[in-house]
Amino acid sequence: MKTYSHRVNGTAVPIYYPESPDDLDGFHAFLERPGVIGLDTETTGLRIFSKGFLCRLVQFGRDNEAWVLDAAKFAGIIRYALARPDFKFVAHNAPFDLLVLDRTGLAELEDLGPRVFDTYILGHLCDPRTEHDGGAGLGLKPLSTVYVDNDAADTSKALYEVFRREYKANKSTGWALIDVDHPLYVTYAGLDVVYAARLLRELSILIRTNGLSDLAKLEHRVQLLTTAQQKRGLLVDVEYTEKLMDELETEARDYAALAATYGVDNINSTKQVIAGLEGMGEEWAAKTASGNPAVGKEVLLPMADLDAQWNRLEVRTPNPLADAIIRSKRASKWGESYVRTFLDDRDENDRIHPFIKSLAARTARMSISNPPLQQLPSSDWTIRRCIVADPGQLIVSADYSAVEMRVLAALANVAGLKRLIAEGADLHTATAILVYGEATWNAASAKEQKRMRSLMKIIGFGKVYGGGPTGLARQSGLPYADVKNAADGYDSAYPEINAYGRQLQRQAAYGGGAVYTPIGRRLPLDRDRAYAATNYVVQSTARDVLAEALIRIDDAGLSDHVLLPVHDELVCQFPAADAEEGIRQIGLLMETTINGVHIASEPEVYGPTWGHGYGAPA
DNA sequence: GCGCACCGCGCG
DNA sequence: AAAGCGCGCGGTGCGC
Repeated sequence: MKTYSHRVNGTAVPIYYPESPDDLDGFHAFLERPGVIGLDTETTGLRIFSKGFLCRLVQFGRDNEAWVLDAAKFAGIIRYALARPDFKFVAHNAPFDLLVLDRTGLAELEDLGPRVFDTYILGHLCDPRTEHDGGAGLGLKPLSTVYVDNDAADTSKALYEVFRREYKANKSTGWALIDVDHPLYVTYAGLDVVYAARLLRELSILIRTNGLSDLAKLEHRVQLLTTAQQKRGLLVDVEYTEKLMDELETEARDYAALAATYGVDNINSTKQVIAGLEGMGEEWAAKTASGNPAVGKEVLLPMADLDAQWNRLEVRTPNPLADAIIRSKRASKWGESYVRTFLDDRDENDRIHPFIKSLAARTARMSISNPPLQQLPSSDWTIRRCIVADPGQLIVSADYSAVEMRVLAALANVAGLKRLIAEGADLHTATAILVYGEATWNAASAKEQKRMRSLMKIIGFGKVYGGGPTGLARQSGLPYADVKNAADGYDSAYPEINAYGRQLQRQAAYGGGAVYTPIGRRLPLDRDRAYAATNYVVQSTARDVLAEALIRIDDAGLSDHVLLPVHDELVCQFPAADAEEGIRQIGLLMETTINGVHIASEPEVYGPTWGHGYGAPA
């Protein structure tokens, strides 16, 4: 047995590293003590489902003691401890450890998952902001610093230094290379479970006293459902994906070469792009947030004449450099951010297992990474076509119809909107008629009607996002006067929306700078962006609508069909013969009513691939 | 070599 | 009166 020690908030905590079975007596005694046990794993890396992935250490800890077990040497006792139905555990970012333990055969997700608390969830409920956004932070280290020990060790940073110095490795390769009994590795591995155990104690008090216990329970259940989705993963059509990767690489290379003939050797260098375009006599006013000339697509697209800028005054010849930059950047973005990761991240069965954070954004929205499946291009089917249903099944999907507008109507109690929703009207068209008057609408040409509807849609988005006429005009490219006029009409038709925003800001002013959502979630506002209150509450409530739908779907026994949440949509799969009925059922389970407003959903059978929902040829 | 800010761009 | 919101990721450029 090796024994190390580290101070936690003033007291020395022993960290035990047993070397032979004889060393485990103390561990058995440790296990049998009452209370929740801190749990953590150290692994060869972050890609749980890649070839050669191993769990190296499994750590157990309480407030004043940690046990760090070599996962290979002590697999038997680890399995025993994790399978004991009367034991409860606490981990930070539990999905990672649950999937590690499940993948390596040390525990089963379905058995262990319901017995694990996650301090990440509790921390998020207490303050959903990262340190960067002025919050307590959401990592183990920042949370421990705030709630456990002002001098909490940054265990991973210190280890990166050891990786470099002693192993000539970096932060990603070091985890597999460091000796499994390296004293700092073992000490810091043990420290993390002590922090987790103490964090649970401290955060539980805050959760209870702030009335967040039910919400915490719900979030743990939702997290378990998304972790099961991550375990299931999605099947990649490797043959198609490899071919697409080739094509995108070629396209990116060819257009980059074309840009080089105009002196832009590196299309990703904003400096070079600015110099190249200015050298061709281009002039533009758009600036980035920090005041430099912007060369995003809002600048390049009009120059290249790739979009229909129908309000542009001057007729001009397309700029071939701008065109080449756009095309090369797009091909490399699609290739490197999406298609490449499908190939790189897949397991031995050609499945990808994206990391689904069920409680991610400061509004509680979910996020998906590695690969970022919530962000695949939707204008075009080619990327989504890489993802296919399991053999004999079809990809199906149900999404909420204008969920944020409906949530806004419900929360702000907007009489006009509520009436239109109840009537099943097309919201933007009906709003246009309301704002411009029936006579004007009827006298208008089809083109004018389309323009009025589109204005109402833009203003609606502005209401949900908190945008004013200036920004909306800039973003949409429409004349300010038209947008301002439309916004004024909108405000007269639906005065409750602005009143609701003012009410939220008053609440925040007297409520510690935070607003509260109907589910009881606390959303801190930035002092200088109080206008975001409406968006936060609406976005967050729409997220909770989806989260609660996942639970109803699970209660109905249909969870195994859910592949992914995409903010207002659930991507699922069903055996071909049941697809239509299956997604109809899920769509019905998704539907709910808030304050008399029906939150409707639309089911759709896509086909054998995800791309079939976006126009992929049958 | 690494961390970080920034830019740009994909989604809802 | 005016203010769009939330993510993840690849890339550059810079400081350490």
